[in-house]
Amino acid sequence: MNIGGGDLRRLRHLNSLACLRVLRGADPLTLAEVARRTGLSRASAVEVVADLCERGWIMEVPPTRGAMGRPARRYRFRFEAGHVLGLDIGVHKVLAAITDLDGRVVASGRTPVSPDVPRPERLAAVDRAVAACMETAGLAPGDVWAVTAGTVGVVDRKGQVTAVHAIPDWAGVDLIAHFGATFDAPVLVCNDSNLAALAEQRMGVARDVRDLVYLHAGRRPGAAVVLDGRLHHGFGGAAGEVGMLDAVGWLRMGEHLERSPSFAGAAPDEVAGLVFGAARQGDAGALAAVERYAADLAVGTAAMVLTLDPEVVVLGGGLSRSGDVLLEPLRRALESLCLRMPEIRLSTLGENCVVLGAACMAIDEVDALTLSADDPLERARHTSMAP
Amino acid sequence: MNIGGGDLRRLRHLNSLACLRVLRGADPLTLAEVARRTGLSRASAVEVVADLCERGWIMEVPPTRGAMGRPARRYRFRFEAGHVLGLDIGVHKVLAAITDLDGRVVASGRTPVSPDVPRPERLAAVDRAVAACMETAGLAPGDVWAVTAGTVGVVDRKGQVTAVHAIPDWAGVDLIAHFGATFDAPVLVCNDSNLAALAEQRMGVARDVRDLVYLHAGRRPGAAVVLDGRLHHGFGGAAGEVGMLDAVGWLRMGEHLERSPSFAGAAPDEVAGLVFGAARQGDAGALAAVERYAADLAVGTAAMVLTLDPEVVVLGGGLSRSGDVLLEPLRRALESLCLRMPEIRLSTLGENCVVLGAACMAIDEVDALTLSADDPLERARHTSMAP
DNA sequence: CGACTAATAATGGAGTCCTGCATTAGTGGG
DNA sequence: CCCACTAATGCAGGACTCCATTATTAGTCG
Repeated sequence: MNIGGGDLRRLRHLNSLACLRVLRGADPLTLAEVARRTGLSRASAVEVVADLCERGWIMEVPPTRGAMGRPARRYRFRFEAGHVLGLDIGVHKVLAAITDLDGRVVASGRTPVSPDVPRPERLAAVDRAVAACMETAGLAPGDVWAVTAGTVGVVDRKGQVTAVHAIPDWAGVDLIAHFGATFDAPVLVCNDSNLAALAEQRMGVARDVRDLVYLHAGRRPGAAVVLDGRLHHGFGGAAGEVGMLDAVGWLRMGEHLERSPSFAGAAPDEVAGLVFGAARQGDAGALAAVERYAADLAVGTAAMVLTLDPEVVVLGGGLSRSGDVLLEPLRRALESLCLRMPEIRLSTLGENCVVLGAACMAIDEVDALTLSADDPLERARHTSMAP
Repeated sequence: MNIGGGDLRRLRHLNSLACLRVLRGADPLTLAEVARRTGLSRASAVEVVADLCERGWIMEVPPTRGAMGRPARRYRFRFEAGHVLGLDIGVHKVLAAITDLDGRVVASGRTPVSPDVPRPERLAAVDRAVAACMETAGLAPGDVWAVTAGTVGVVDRKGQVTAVHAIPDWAGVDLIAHFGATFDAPVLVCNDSNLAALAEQRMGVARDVRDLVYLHAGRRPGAAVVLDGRLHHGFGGAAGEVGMLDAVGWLRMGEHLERSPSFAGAAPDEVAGLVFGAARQGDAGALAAVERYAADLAVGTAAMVLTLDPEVVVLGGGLSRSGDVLLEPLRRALESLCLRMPEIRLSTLGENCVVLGAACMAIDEVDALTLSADDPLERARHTSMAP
């Protein structure tokens, strides 16, 4: 974090980073644009850009035709220069996705897992999903620059899973060691709700927002907090666990739906969907159940909103598919509890939110390592992909 | 925020800032030390330091005697180069303090104010307190580099007071304009609980902590949040207002104390102190009242703690003087509600916490302006103080 | 086909940083 | 009282990066 203080080489390095950063923002840029945006002179921009090309961080693209004057060379960031792996290790399923440095999914896979399989088998299922993705993407382990594993449970700052209710023998699993054995790259571990929140802020409905509260509405409700564009984990990694508060009552919240008299016989897994479906049709009993559910959800949400006063609350999780029914009751309930009502938005990322968030975090890690002022920014490791 | 990208002059500027920053950390340093800590060569450090001396940002101090070899020249940051003004505009009182750039109080004053004086008179009382401080410190308005006003009520991101319950006509007051008329310096406005929290993190019991929740236990309970060493205001400036939540019940919390049967006749202002005093003596009724108070306080605190999982909770405010009685019941109540129990510490800053926090924020502003990579770092404006 | 436009390429000048060596101001022992 | 030792100081020389300016080139438009 020691900015400033340095060599001439360091100045060059800083300027390289500045160029890389402006090019990182998606669109191809001409040299003149790069110079303008970085504040560098044209001559210096030429040198820096040539150097970055040389090292494989950026590449030239064909000039735009039809413009006045001599056509300008254009350059873009080589998103395909590197890849990251994102994982979502859930109770009932395991998801894996490989993306490029822009977060575009190159390969992905999903494997159902029984909630009570022992730890080694769950890890083996993850490994199989990962291997399948690598195969599809045509990548070797060395081509993956960072790995992030999302998991249920509380994850402390050292990346250890400290507390899990949903999977019997999952607490204490050392995912860093597990994936570190396969990949020679930084491995990060994070709670799944947190990653979903991150995904919303980076590529979801909250891209324009710095401070948000994410609600995971499902059978195991959860929440997460993004502040100033960055995930807030908390000192012990337990931020967002408002559901634990007795006065909030998220633990027994699902009962409102499951006890709905109209569907006494249905399987517990499906009741929620049935109730929301009935509510959509105008069934009075179902509507009342949804209302009660929303009221409970709102209490915990209000606790977070009053604590943080976020700009936006994002509603995600399995039940967000029924957002059309749930949103309005939630908004009404929240309105009566809050000092300043935040905007409420519905997630659109669906089931992939956690893997995508994992990929986002991995990309952040890559950026932090390669684009940090302290680090070398050496040659981009070329992947084994076709050019 | 545009780091990197620049001129040779800019590199020099960055190096100047790096030197200034290492010297900012209190102790006088030798040239060799400055060079080592900044990573600069000795020759460059000499130039930069001479330049900073020239401009009045640092000064030479006598060398240490008794060491081996030729005595090294030593330099220190000139904390007395500038001053800031901190204010605490409360319901019953107005506090003002002038500090140097290290946060050392140079002059301070306190004026009692009736809760129902109209806005102009309250502002006039503030102005008198400020004038007295300036007089004592021997400063002219031009010598003040930044002003921060702490006030009751919610303060939005533009510095406007948007909602106040305790003072009738205070909402909508434009403190930036008011103080901007006197001082040709940045004027910041902030909620008082927030500033108290900042003071704890900078010069109080939480100096070693990055994430903390601050509890203001008093007749009008409040709370504030410091994350990653910086105040979290919230989108509308209303962060920390958990007390509003019905389920939490901070609004009627004081009743536990005021209704304590032992002191039915006493003035409402004094009951709390009496109850805590009696509890300290072992009075059963008083102990029960404190217990109930702590239980209510714990519910709101738990909402914040579960949301954020902070490292530390700091207990401040008027009732923190009775911390010896209140702390243990609070800890017990909180323990049963939290997933991970944070450390609880008792504030030691007393009544000055808000003014000190205001000074801290003003100093931060000065640092941000003068030490930022984008700004000129021209000559330090010399105060009219004696050298 | 020529005028116009805007990017490219090349040169010279200025500023900052680093390394290395001789010099200087104290300390401590004989 | 003088001398060896220590650690900081002061002063070159050399290297690198950046900028401004000017001449050149590759397209479009009339």
